Amino acid sequence: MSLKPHTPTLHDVAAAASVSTATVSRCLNFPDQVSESTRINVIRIINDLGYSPNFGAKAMAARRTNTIGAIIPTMENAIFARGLQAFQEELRLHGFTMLVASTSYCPNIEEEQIRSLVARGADALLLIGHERDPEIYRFLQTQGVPALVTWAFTPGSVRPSIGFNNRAAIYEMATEVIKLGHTKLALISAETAMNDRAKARHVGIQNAMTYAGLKPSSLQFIETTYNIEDGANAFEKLMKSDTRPTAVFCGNDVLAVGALRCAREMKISVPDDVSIIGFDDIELAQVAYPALTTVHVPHREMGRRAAIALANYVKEGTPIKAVELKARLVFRETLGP
Amino acid sequence: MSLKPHTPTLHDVAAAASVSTATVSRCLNFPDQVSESTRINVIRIINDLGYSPNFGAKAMAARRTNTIGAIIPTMENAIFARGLQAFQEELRLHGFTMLVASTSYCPNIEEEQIRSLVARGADALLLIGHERDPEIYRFLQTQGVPALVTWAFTPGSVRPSIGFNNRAAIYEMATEVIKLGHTKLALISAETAMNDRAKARHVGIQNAMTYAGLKPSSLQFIETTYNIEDGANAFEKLMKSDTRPTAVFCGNDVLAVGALRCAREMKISVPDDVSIIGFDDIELAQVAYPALTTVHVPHREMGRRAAIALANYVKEGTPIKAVELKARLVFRETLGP
DNA sequence: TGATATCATGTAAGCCGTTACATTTTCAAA
DNA sequence: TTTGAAAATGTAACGGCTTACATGATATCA
Repeated sequence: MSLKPHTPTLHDVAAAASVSTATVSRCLNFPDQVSESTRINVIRIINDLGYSPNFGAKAMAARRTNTIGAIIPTMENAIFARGLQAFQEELRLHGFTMLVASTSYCPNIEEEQIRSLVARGADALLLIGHERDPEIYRFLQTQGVPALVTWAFTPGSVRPSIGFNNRAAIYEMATEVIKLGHTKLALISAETAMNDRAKARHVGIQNAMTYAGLKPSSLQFIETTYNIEDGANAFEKLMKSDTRPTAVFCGNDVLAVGALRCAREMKISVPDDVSIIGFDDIELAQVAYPALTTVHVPHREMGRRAAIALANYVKEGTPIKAVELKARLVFRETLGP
Repeated sequence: MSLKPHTPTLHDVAAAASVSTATVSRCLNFPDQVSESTRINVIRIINDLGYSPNFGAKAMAARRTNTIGAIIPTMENAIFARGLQAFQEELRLHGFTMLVASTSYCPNIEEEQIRSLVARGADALLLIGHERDPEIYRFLQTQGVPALVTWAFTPGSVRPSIGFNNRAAIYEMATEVIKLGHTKLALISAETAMNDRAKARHVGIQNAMTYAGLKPSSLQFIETTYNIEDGANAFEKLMKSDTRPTAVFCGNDVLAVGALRCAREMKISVPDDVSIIGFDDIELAQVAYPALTTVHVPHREMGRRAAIALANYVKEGTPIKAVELKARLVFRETLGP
């Protein structure tokens, strides 16, 4: 039983400084409402005592936490790292703190995390992708916690989002790939259940195929979890099938790098024997060998904009407006004719 | 401005169910102290109302948060990701929630984050490495918040730690490298100020050199921040110097991969012209081409053990005892004679 | 049947800050 | 000096929950 040594409270400080708790509170929150002499004295005592305000009490009294929660699928790789970093940095400029939680791509855990962050008093939430149990949106509604969706932009969606059009981006890429002469395509995707981004990417490729006169049903499609290892396994399966594709799209760069590793192990030359296309353009993509052709996602811009929108909404009530950012194709070395 | 719709409270639930707040509270925390009929009724109303307990209020009343904070240098790459993941999973099994914060390797931000997590009521803290302003340890002391150090193990340290001996691990690796005939060594390190791990790794290599009869002062030493780009830059500098080393140690795999990329760009063959050695053995190391020779850190084991130790300490008061884990050398393709 | 143990529930005192409002002090202008 | 506005400080209610303790209801046993 870790018997805590009595942690100093506002009261203790007030008593030691012979002022009221209100004055101490003001020293901390509105220093210029307090005379210099008192302030100096109080601050000294705060330091002496090692006082640190209790967040919970503060939140309860102030009915604000200046905290914004971000819930992302994973922290195991860098997919969301850069965007989140930018989000946090910008938030900080506006006086907010970020709280992160990850879900391992699992809707139940996501729900749990959302509830947890709301309970913790998050003033607003950043979410990835639109699709989730409507119950959750209702919950957020009754709790009065605004949520902003990123990493996706669906024109005409009810909920504001700041992101890019996954379908359009991959459509563009697929069109290029087809133009290079590829007709046997494959997609190694994340699980599409409750993942509108993965779905959109799937549809995007199929659209491009249709447009080019290819049968969309001929797209080989593998769903898997998002690890390097998974990418390698899926790729191996593809290469061993009797209808070996000549271009393999991957749901993200992590899968693509796994595929690349597998190709190396199987002595399959990339891009001579098969082309591999990633998604996200994380640092990994440049370091991979051969360097990955991929879709560049505007990570930092997305994070920054989301932070600004949320901060302004919480502080001023400025309505959040949806913003569509552009994803860009990056041609490096893994795509060939 | 966001005028919150009145969020339901315990009171509201109690009123709607015609019981006291105490009963509702018990339904949530000690279900078996309540008769089944009341419980069912109360639970139903909780759901109807979309009630969610206020974390701050709860923490304040219970004087416990079941939250453990983890403060790591960065989330931008996978260095700490796996360990943290294991930490979180294990914590969850014990009924705790993890709160993460990152510092960008900056002592000031670290201090801020520590204060923030303590204010948020973290029952305990996980920290990386020993070295920090003594003031901080004093603060944690007066706040009664236990802290466990990981990613390092310094025999005979005052503070308990669960980790591995950085110095010994790299010493072993350096010895192998020297045995292969390398005499011109270099180290691309993180900044060593306030970073005992980086320091230990530096010393470890020097020790090995001394032991092998090499002048430790001949070790070329570059300090830099921890990005792929930085690794590439440092490596380039090394290769352009007039005393080109034949083996380059890197503070971690991220730097090593940067070095690798640079070598490729400069048409320097690895390991024929120069050997590159990483540290950490994150997934990146296997994917790199050529695959990285590195020091394998027992990420998951470290995270798991730390979680168990902390959970038991908070719950039962079981004293935390230091554990030394072994780091293992992994020889892949970037080390040659 | 009365005494007693057990179970279910209620009462109300905190926990630690913030802040509207009240009160006191300070100081410049009349 | 007097006076009144502005500045500094104090008072105390409130926020949402837990929990020690008190009370009331039921079951148990002699």
